[in-house]
Amino acid sequence: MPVTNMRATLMRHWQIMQMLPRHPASVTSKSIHERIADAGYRVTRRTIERDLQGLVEAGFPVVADTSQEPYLWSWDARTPTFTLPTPSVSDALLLAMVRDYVGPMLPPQMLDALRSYLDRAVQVLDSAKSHNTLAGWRDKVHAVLPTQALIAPDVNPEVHRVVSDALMQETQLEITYDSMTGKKGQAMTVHPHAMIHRGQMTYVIGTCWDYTDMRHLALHRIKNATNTMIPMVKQADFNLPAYLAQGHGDFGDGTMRDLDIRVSPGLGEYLAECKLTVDQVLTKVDEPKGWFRLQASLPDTPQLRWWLLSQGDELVVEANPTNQA
Amino acid sequence: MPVTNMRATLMRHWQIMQMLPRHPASVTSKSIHERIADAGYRVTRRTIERDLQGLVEAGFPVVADTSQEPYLWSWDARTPTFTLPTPSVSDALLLAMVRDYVGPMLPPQMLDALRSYLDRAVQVLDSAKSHNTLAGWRDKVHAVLPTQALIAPDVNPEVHRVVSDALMQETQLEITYDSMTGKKGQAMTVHPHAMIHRGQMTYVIGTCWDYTDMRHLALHRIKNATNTMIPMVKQADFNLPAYLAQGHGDFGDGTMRDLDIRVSPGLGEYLAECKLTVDQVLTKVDEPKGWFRLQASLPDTPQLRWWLLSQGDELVVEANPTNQA
DNA sequence: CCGAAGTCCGACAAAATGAGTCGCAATTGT
DNA sequence: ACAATTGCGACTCATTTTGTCGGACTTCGG
Repeated sequence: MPVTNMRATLMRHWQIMQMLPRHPASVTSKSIHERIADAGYRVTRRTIERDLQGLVEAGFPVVADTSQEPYLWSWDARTPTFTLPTPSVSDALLLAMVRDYVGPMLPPQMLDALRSYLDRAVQVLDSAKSHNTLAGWRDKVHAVLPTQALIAPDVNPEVHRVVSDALMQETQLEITYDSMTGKKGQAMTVHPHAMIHRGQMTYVIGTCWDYTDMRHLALHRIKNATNTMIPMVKQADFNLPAYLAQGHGDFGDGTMRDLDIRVSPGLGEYLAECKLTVDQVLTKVDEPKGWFRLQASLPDTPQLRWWLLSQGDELVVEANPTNQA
Repeated sequence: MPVTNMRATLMRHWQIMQMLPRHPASVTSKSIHERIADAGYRVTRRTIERDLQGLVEAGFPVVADTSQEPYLWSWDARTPTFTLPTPSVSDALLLAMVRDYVGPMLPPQMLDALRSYLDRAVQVLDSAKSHNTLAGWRDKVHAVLPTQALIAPDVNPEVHRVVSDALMQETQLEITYDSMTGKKGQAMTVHPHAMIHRGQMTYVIGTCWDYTDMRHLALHRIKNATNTMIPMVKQADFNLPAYLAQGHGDFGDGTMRDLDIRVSPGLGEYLAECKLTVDQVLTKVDEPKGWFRLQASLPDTPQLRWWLLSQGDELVVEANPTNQA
C-alpha cells in the first residue's frame, strides 16, 4: 500500500539524480535506498532499482558498473554540468567572457573546476542562437587581461583530489616530492593543515613525519599522493589566518599604510572610477599640470608595493612609503 | 489514447524545468506547450498546465504570476542554482576558493553571473559537513590575490542586461550617459557593435546616431538604457579582432617581441615553474651571481611592459626592449 | 569447495495516477 | 459588446507504478 503523494515519483527521481556522483565516484542502490528513506520516501528497494534503470532508459547519461555486484551507479564522466534555472542569455554571455578572462590567470585546477560550469554557458549561447537573433556572439565580446598571463605549472588532478580529500578528512598523506633543491621523488608523510593558492601556484601547508614545523609543499611538485586514512596529528596552535598574518605566504601582516601619492592625469582619471579604497581622497594639484594627489589608507601588502612600482613614472610616492599608521 | 512511453513524463518535466527562466523573465504555458511539442512530446495543453502546477505542488520554487491571463511562469527569483551532477567535495572546495580568489579582481557584473554557481559550492560543502568529516574547511583554505585589488565601479545590472540584449539582438539602444568631460545625463542613440572587458571596466563599442566612428562607452557611466528594438545600423567593415589589433582597447597589435632579460635568483626560480611561455629558455649566468638569463618570444602587449616594469630591480632587460621580430 | 547472505531481475496483480476530452466561467482584446 | 483565449474542474480509461515473491547469480568466509 504505497503512501505516494501526488508527485512523489518526480521528486524521488530528482533526489536520486542529486545523489548520484560523477564517475569515477559511485554509489550502490542500497545506499541510495537508505538515503531516500531518510528523506521520507517509503518505497521498496526494488523501486529504486527500477528508478535507476528508468533514468538510463529515459536517456539520462547515468551509467552502472555491472562488472561486479552490487552494481555501482554514477553519472557518466562526460556528463556536462546541467544547471537550473538555465542561465539567461545575458548571464551566459557574461559567463562565456569569464572563461576567457579568468582562464589565463587561474591556477589550472581551479579552472578545471569552473570549466564545466562555464561550458554550460557557451552551450546556452549556441543553442539560443536559433530562438533569439543571436548573430555570432563570439565576434562581439572580448576580455582583456589586466595582468601579464603566466603559464601555471601542471598539477596532477589525481594528486589534487587526494590532497583535498585528506585535508578535509584530516588524514595523513603519503607523497613523493621533488624538492626545490633538486632531490627527486622523495617519499614523505604529511599531516596537511591547510591549502593556499597564491598567484598561479597551490601549496599544502603541513607538518612532515613527527616534526612540528610547518612546511609549504607546492602541489605541482608532488608526483604521487595516497590517502592513508590514518588520522593526522594536528598542531593545536595552528591557525591559518594567524599563520598567514605572520608573513608566511606573502600576505600582508595586517598593518595599514597611509598612502599619499601623486598620479598622472591618465592614471588619476582611471583611479577616480576604479578606486583603490572606497574612502580614497583624490584632489587636483598644480605642480605637475593636470596631476592628482591621492590619499588612501589600505593594508600594506606586497601586491600593493608591486602595483606602486608597476605604475612607473605615472606615479610619485609623496609621503614616506614605509610610514605606518 | 495517450501514447505515453514509459519515462516520457519524467523527461517532459525535466524539459519544462529547463525552459522556465528565472524571475522576472517568464513564459506562458502556451509557449511551453509549443516548444514541448517541437521537442516531440505530443501532449495536450491541459497536460502542460497540470505539469506546471504539479511542479509547484511538488515543492519546486516555481511561481506563477496569476495577476493577469495568460499566467506567467518562472522560477522564483531567489531560486539557488541547482547543478547536476552535484559537485564533489574537492570540486566544491576549489569553487569556494575561486570565489575568494577571482572575486576581487572581476568586474562586478561578471562576479554576479558567477556567484550563484559558486554559492552552490559553499552549500555543498556545508551540507557535506555532516556526512563527511569535513571539519571547518573555511579555516583550511585561503587564496592570495596575485594583483592589487582595485575597487571596480558599480554597473547597474539592469543597464547591463539591456545592453547585452541589444548587442545580441542587434538593435538600437537609447541611453543616458555621463561623459568623462563632465556632461551628465546626455541622451544618446547607440548602435552596439561589441562589448569588451578590460581590467575592472566594461565598455560597449558602437556608433552613435548616424555617425560612423566607433566610440567606447563605459558601462558604469550609462545611467539608463532602453532597447528600442529597432534594428541597428551595422558598420560593415567592423570586425572586433581586427579592431582591437589596431591598438584600440589597449591590446597588443599582434607583433611578437623577443624578450632577452636577466632575472634575480628568486624570480628565476619562480619563472622556472611559472613560465612566461612554454618554450622559454632559462639559463644560469655568472655575471650577477646566481642570476638567470631568460629568452622568450611573446606578444608585445602593454601588460607585458607593465609586468617588466613591476619587477623593479629583480629584472634587467638585456636586448633592445623595442626590438621586434 | 560449499553454504549463507546479499543482489539483481522477471513476473504478476492491484492500485494509483497520468492524460485526453468536454464544458463552463473568467479574462482579454478589438 | 462580442469573439477568442485561457484556466480549470470533472469524468473516464488505460497506462504505469509499485509491492511482493521466487529464482538465478555473485560474493565472501571458512
